[in-house]
Amino acid sequence: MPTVTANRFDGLAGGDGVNIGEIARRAGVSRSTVSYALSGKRAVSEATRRRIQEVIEEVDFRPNANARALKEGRTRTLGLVIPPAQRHLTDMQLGFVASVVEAAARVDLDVLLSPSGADHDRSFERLITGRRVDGVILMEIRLEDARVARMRQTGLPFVTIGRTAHPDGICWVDIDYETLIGRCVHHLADLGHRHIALINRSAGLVAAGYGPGHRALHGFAAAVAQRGLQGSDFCIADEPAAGEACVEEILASRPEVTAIASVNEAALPGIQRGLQRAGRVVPRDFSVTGVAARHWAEDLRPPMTAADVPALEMAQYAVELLLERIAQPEAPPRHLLLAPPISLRDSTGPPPLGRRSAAAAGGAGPTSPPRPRPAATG
Amino acid sequence: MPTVTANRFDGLAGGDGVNIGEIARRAGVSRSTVSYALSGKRAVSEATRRRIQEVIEEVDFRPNANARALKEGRTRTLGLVIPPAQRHLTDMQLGFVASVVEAAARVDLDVLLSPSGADHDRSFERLITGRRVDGVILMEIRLEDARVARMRQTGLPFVTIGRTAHPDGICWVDIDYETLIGRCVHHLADLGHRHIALINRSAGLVAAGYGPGHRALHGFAAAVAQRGLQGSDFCIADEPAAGEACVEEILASRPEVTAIASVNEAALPGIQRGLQRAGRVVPRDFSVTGVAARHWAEDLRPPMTAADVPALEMAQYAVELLLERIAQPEAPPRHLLLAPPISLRDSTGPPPLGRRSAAAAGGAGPTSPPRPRPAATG
DNA sequence: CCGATCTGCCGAATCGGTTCGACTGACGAT
DNA sequence: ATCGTCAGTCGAACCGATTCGGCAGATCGG
Repeated sequence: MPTVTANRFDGLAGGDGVNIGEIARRAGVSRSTVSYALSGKRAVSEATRRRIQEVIEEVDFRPNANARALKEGRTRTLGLVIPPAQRHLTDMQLGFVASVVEAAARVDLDVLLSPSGADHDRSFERLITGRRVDGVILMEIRLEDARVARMRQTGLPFVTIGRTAHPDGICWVDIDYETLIGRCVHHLADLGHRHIALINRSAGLVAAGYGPGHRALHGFAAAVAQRGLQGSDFCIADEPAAGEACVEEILASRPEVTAIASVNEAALPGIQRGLQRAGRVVPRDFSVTGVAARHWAEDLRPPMTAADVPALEMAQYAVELLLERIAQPEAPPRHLLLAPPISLRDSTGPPPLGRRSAAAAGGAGPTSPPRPRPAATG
Repeated sequence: MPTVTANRFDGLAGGDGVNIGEIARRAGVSRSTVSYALSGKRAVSEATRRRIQEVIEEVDFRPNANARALKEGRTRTLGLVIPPAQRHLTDMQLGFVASVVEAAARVDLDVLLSPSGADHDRSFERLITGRRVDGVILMEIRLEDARVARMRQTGLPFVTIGRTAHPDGICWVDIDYETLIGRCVHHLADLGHRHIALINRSAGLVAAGYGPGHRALHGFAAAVAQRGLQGSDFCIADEPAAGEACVEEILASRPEVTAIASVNEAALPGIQRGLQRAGRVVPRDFSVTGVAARHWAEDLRPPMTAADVPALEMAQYAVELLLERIAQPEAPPRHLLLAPPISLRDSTGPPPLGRRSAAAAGGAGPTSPPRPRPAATG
C-alpha cells in the first residue's frame, strides 16, 4: 500500500524536500511572510513569527543555499587555491589552509578548495567562474603568476598569500623573507660568524619564480655584503633527507662555514641530523637559524632560534582583507608585510674558538647583543 | 559622457553580469537554444551552435553555478569535514584532505570544507543543510559520533574515513589498525622480542572514543597475549617532545622493553631522538615499528619498518564510494578496510643478546623470517 | 498532392528563495 | 469625522539557469 511509503516522506521529512512554500502553507501565511520572519527585514507580528518558527522546527527546514545565493547575488563562500598535493604540502602551507578555513568559519563563511598549480587549470577555472564564490585567496604565488593575471581579468575580488614581482593594485599578505633572513644573518654576524650558508627551497620552485625563494636569497646576499661576510646558498628539496645531504656537502666542501640560515622548514630535521652525525654539537660547534613555523622550531633539539611564521594571523588577515574587498571592490587595495621578530632559542651561539671574527671575539652569549647598524632592516 | 563609462562594461565585460539571456540576444536565438547548444541534450544546427559558441567566447560566458544547481537539484560539490585546526592536524590527516580534494577535482567536483569537532557545530550544520553539497566525507570519526547520527538523520549521502563502533548501514573507508598493530607485534615477536611497548595517540583522543586508538590497543593486547609476550601501552600527545619523554620513561621504568610499536606518527621523531639520547642504536639495541605515512617512515633515520598508510588511495576510494552513494542512495552500503603490508626497512632487528626469547635466538636478521602461526592476521 | 515524420527552435514553467509595491485595519492627530 | 501613519501581510516579479510541450518548415513515402 502506498500509504505507508507516503507517511515516511510526509510527516517529519527531516529537512529534505521541504521549502519555504511548504512552511508558508503549514503556518497559514504567504511565502514572503516566512522570508521576512526569517530575515527580520520587515516587521512580523509576534504571534505569526512564533507559529512560523514552530513549523520550521517541526520539519527542520533550512533555506536552500543555492536559491538564496541566486537571488542575493552572493554565495557566502570563499575560494582557496592551494598548491596541488602531488608533492605533499609543507607544514606551513597546511597551517595556512586550516587557518583560512577556521577564520572563514568564524564569520560564517564556507571555503571551497581548488588544488591548482601556477598555470590555472580546470579546477581553478571552475572555482572562479560561474559565481561560485564571492572572493578568492591564492596561495604559493609566483613572481609572475598566471593565476593573478586571470583573477584581475575576471574582476572577482581576491587576496594573495605571498606576492608577485609587481603587486601594485592587488591585496596581499606576505612574509618579509628578505628582512627576516637579513635579521638571521645579522644575528649570526653579531655572534661572530663569518661564513654562513643559506638553505633555500627547491631549485625547481625558485626557478619557477617562487617569491620567498628569491627574496630570501636577496636578503641573504644583501646582509652578507653589508656585514662583509662570506655566504653560500643551496637550493634543496623540501624533505629531511635533502637537508641531511646538504649539511654533509657543506661540511665537506665549505669547512669554513659555521652557521646555517634556512627557509626550508621541511629540511630542518635533516639539517639537525646531518650536523649530529658529523659530530657537530649545536650551538657549541655550529649555529642554525632561519624562518619556520613555531612548533616546527620548538620541536627541534635544541629548539631553533628562528623567525616564527604566524600562519594563523596571516590567514585571519587575508580573510579580513578579502571581506573588505568584497564589500568595497573599488577601495584602494591594502596589504600586509609581516616581519615577525626572531625568537631566541638555543640553536645559535658564537662560532668555535679560532673561527670568530675580531668584532665579536669578546664572547657573546646566545642572546643577541645590541648592534650598531647603519639603517633599520624593516 | 556616459558613453566612455558604458564601453567599459559593454564590450568585453569579462564574464561578470552576462547571463544566458544576453548570449541568446547577441546570437539572435532563444535562451533555451543556448542551453541546448551548451548541454547537447537536444539537436542544434551546426550554424547556430557555432554562432552561439562565438558569442560565448567573445564575452567569456560561464553559466551561473547557483542557478544551475537550483534547477538541477545537485551542486556538483562535496563536503569534507575536517578536525578543527586548534592543535595542528597530523600529517596523515592533511594527506587525506589534499588527496580528497585532488580526487574530487579529477572528476570535476568541488570540495567545501568544514572544520568541525565531534560535536556538530554551526559550520557543520551549514555544510549539510540547505543543499549546499551533494554528499559529505567525514574525517576523524569517533566510536560514538554525533555527526554520523546527524548525517543519518538528514538523509544526505556520506562516507566516513574511519568508522564508528557499529558502522552497519553506512559507507566507510578505514585502516585496520587492529590487524596492523597485530602484525607489528608478530613481526617483533618473530625477531625474538619479549617485552614490547605500544605508543598510542593522546589520552584525550582515546578517551573521546577515537577508533584507531581503541582498535590499536585491542590489536596490541590480542597479539601480545597470543604470543605470550609482555606488553605495556602509553598514550601521548601528537608531538615529538611527547615521544621523547615517553621513551625516557619507558627506558627508566620498563628496562626490559626492547621494542616499540607506534601509531603516533607525529611522535616518531621524538621517539627516535629519545633512543638516541639514551645511547640506544636502532635497530641493534632497540627496535621501532608501527603505522605511519610512507614519507614519514622513510624520513626517519634509520628508515622505519612500518605499515604505510595509503592516504591517497583511501581518499580516492572514499570519493568513489560517495559518488556511488549519491547516484544510488538506496544501494547497500559498501566499505573498505585496508591493511597494507608492513614495509621492511631498517628499524627492526633481533633484541640485544641475553634478551632474546628462546624461539628466535638463532639470530634472525633485520628481515622478517617466515614464521609459523596458527592463523592469518588478515 | 497529402499526411506522417523529423529537425530545429521558441515560449513558458520551474527550481526556492528574496524583495518590492500595494492593500488592509488599527490608531493617533487635527 | 477625516486624513495620514504605520504595523502586518500578501501577491507577483525576479535571480539565471534547465527542460518540457509545441510549432513551423523541410523531408519523405505512398
